[in-house]
Amino acid sequence: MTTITRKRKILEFLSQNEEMEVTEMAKYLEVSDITIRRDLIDLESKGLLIRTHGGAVKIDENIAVSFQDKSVKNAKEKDFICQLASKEIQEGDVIFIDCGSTTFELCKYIREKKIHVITNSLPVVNALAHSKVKVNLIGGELDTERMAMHGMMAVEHIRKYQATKAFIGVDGLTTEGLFAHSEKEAEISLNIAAQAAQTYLLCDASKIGKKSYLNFGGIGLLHTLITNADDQLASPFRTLGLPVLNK
Amino acid sequence: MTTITRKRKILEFLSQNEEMEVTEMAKYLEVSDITIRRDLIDLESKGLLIRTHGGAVKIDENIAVSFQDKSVKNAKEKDFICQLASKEIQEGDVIFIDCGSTTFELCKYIREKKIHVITNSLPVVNALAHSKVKVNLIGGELDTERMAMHGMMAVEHIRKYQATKAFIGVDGLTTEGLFAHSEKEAEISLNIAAQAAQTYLLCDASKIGKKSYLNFGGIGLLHTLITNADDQLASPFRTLGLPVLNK
DNA sequence: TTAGATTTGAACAAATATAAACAAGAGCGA
DNA sequence: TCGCTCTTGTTTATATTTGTTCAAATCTAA
Repeated sequence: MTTITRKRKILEFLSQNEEMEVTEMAKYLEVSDITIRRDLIDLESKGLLIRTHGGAVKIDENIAVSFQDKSVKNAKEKDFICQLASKEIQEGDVIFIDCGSTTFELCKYIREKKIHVITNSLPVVNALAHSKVKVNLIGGELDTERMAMHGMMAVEHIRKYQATKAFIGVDGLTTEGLFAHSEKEAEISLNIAAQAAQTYLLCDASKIGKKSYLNFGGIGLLHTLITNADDQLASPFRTLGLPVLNK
Repeated sequence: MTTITRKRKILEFLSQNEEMEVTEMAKYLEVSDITIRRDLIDLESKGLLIRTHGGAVKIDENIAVSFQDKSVKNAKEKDFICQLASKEIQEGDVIFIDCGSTTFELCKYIREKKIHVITNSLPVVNALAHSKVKVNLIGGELDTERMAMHGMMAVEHIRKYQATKAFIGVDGLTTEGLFAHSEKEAEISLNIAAQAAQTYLLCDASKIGKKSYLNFGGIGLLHTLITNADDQLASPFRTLGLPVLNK
C-alpha cells in the first residue's frame, strides 16, 4: 500500500468515527505505530485532523472552534510561556491580565497563588473565580466576541488601579513595536501597561516579525518579553535593551 | 478512548444536562474518579465548566453555582414575577439588573428586546451575552459566592450611569422596609435604585413579612413592587402608597 | 454545632505514548 | 551496479496518562 493510500484510509476512518487510536490503526493497516504517528503529524500539519495523546480526532466544527483551536492549538508554546510568566509572579503581587488566548492560559498556573488579579476578561474571571486569587473585574461595555470589557468606562476604571505587574498579549511584534488588530483592544492594553510597575508581553514565536494593522506602541512600553522564540529570534529585542525570557 | 474524546464527552454531557457527578461519569466512561477529576480541572481552567464538590456544572447559562439550589426553589413564582416585570420594559430602556436569583430569571424574558442592561452580576452577563441586549458590566471586586461585583469601585461605577428602570431583589420585605443579609449587597442595591428613574422590587411571596439582619431602606425607595403574593398580602403596601403588580 | 460519610488533592508507581537518533530496505535514475 | 532519496522500523530515553493509597478538606444530617 502506498503512503498516500494509507493516509487516505486514515482520513476515511476518521470521517466515519470521532477518533482513532494509533495502535489500533497500526494493527489494522499492518504498519508500525511510528508510521501511523508520522502520518498523523503530516495530516495534522495540513489541518485535516487533530492529534491527541494516543491517536487523533476529527475536526469537528462545533467543538473545534471553542475548544480545540483556541485552547489546544499552540498550547505547548503558550503553556511554556505561561509557566515562565508564572514564575515572575510572587505572593502579594497585584497583577493585570489582559484578555486574549495566551494570557488566558496563565490562569491555570496562578490559581494557587495568593495574589490580586485585575482583568477585563470574563474567561479569566471564570477561570480564577474559585481559586485562591482575589479577582477584580474592570467594568464597562461588553465585547461579546472577546467576552471582555472595553470602552471609555473601562479605561477610566483601569486608571484607578495600580498594579505591580501587567501581562499583555499582542497580535504581532517587531522591533518597530506592538501590533493589534483592534483599536479597542490596543486601548486597553496601553492603559493596563501604563498602570503597572512592570509590563510583560506574552508572545509566542509565531507572532514575532508579524505586523497587524495597528501599531499601538513601541517596545519601550515593555519591561520584559516572555516567549518561546529562540535566542536568534530574540536577539534584536535584546539589542534594543528589552530583556527576553525564553528559557 | 483518547483523552480529548473523553473530555468532549464530558462537555457534550454537560451541554445537555445542567450538571454531572464525578463518580457517575467515571463509571460511564470506564475510568477512575481521579481521571475524571483531572479532566474537570483541565476543562475548568479553560473556562468550559465549573467544578463543584462531587462534579461540575455547565457554564453558559448557569454560571453561578450558588444559584443552582436557589433557582430551583420557587422557580414558578419567580418566573411569574419576571414575566410581569418584563412587560414593564420597553424598547430603548436602560435598565439596571441587580444580582440575585430572582432578578437573574428576568434575563430569559428580555433577550429579544433592544435595550441596554447594566448589571453587577456575571450570570446575567452570560445569560445576555449573545442576545439582542447591549450589556454593561459594573466593575469592582468579585464576590465569588454570588458571582457579582461589589465594593467601593463598583459603587463609584454605578453612580456614573443613569437608567430608566432598576430591578432589584431582597431577602425580606415588610412594611418597615427592605432587608438584606449582606451589607455589600445592600450597598449595591441602594445605589442602583438611586441612579434609576424607577425602581422595581422583584419579591416572591415567601419573602414578604420576613426580616433579615439588615434593614437597608424604607419602601419609599421603591416605585413598584412586583410579586406573586395575593391581594391580601399586598394590601399593606398598597395602603402605604406603593403600587403592587401581582397579576 | 458535631460525627460520619464523601470527596478531594498529593505523592507515588505503573502503564502507555512519544520523540529522537539510528539503521535497514525499497525504489529509482544514471 | 552504484549512489541517492524516501520510507519504514528499532532502540532508547523522555513525557504523559492513569490508577492507588492515604491524609486532609468538605459536605450532610442529626
